[in-house]
Amino acid sequence: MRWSQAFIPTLRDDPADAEAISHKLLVRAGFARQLMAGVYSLLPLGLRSFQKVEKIIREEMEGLGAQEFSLPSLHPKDLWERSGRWSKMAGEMFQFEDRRGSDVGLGMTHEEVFAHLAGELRSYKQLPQIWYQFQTKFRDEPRPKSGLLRVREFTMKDSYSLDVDHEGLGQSFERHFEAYRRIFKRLGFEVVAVEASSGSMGGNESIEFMLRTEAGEDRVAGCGECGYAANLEKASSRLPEVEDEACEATPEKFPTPKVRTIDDLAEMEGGTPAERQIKTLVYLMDEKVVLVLLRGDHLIAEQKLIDSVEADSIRPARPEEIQSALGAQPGSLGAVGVEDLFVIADESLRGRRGLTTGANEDGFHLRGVDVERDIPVKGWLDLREVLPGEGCPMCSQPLDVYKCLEVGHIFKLGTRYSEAMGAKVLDQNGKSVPIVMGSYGIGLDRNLAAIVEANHDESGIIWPVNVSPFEVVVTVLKPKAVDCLEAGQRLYEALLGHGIDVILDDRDERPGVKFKDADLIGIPYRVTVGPKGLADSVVELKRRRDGQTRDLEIAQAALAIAEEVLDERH
RNA sequence: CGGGCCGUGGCGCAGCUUGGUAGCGCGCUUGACUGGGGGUCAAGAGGUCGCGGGUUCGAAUCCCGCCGGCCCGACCA
Repeated sequence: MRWSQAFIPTLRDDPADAEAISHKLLVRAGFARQLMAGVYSLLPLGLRSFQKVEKIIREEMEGLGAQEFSLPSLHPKDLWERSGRWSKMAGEMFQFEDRRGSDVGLGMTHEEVFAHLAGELRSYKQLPQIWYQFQTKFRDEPRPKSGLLRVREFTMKDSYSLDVDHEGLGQSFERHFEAYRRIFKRLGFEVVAVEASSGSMGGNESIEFMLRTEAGEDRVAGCGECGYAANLEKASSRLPEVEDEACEATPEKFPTPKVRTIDDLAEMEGGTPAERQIKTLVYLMDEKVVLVLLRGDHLIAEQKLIDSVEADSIRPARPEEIQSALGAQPGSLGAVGVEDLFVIADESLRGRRGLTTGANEDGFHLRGVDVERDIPVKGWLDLREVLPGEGCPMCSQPLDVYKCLEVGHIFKLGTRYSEAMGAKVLDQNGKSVPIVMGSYGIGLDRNLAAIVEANHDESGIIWPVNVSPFEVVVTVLKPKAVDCLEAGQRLYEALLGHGIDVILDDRDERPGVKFKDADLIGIPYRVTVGPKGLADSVVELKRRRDGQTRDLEIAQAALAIAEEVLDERH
């Protein structure tokens, strides 16, 4: 490729509406352009890197013996109704009617369609299978953001394992786990594998692969000691034992005018510290009012609540709903003596006494509450969000909490989809059993951006050789001088001959412009061909990563460069 | 969905308070000088000021409505 003929629209300034580093750099360096919120066009450079990401993932999937498919984006409602996800996903799925009035949706994931195809499997002898595809997914995200990190239309590699039993699933899952580790390593960044919530995918076990970065939207609790790591949506921790003193036989009501929050009550004269208060949250689960109790200084991890109760819809109650259920406003809510509502409490409240909580009467609280004695708790669950410094659930050492970007997610699905779609095989005993499935996803666009998040400096992107749009740029400093241009062209062609992805910067620009562009785009190796070097029959090789430079005899340059580049491909 | 900010040549911005010929930097075109880290000079091209309505002799500017984008939160494989 000759730069003078290429469409590489680099920009001097950061785009005004970009916040994330990968967003700024991918736009500035001419890899991507925004079309609308959460929808991006990939430009030629972007596509080149994208295809290299795709190639790496494909190689690893083929290494698992997986078979590539291509499934449609347009799905019939019927299929999604069978899994129960048509209405469950209604908020996030693009759903509309075709001209005949039939409901169709754009696929946001493909469990349904793959399970439907798996219905043609007849015997355990055909298993295990791993099926995969690269496919455009559509998700009507409530808030797309951060450039390519969170978008509404994107390409995902999704794969699905089909096994006759859970033991087989365990092996398929493990093999995917290892393949994913190799993929991220080849893409050029380190990941942490963390326990995660399975969310609307279902199943009982899932692992997210996380890149540690401030640009991420997830938070992970991790233990530096034993390696435990879990998404805050799932993480648990150990708390120090709390010794409560014995309290009166019955709670005592006392006036708390102007107290609206936990902090207010902690600070008021004769108040109670937050860890001795009970926080009462009101939720509607399938439109039934449920009280959720936590320690005053704890936050709810809503996903943990969603994951641990059987309900299709869960949402916080509105003020008027709270008023009519409890007769008081937030600030004075409590569960003491509440017999007609379902009450769930966080484990950390078990056995606690002498606590303070709202009296369900505006401006009044109760003190001397013994949770198990005074509150009809119907379910004890782990619901609180882990805070930094709390004890690791495995080894009790203090936990760290840090931000992460989810770059891959693998799920043990079980038989949810196969049962819904009727995907069954006969096992060794001639008995019909549902296929046990796993599903495994990597978003390519997001990973492209993740590479940039993990590999850049103040001058621009620093692509790992594996995923760089070009591996080498031959920068001709004085293309108007015939000897310079010809020397550059010969080197360029020699590198092509060695199978190197090389671009010839033959533009009639000043050197600084070309150097800045090469750095911004992040091409790993730059060879400078200029009059000064040519006078001594040398060219200069510069490595983007560390700025290291060395002169090479022009006659040996192509081979030396090719060897170095090839050595870094993996 | 709540809160905040913002839409003016390709990019980044000023102008709006107080209505009166649409401006700056970068980029782009042509030419000259230049040439090892975004150079200089000269001459140019390029704008329905997001859209619609209203007020006014006159609207980028004031008013109303809508659309779009970004950020925070809610939400989210």
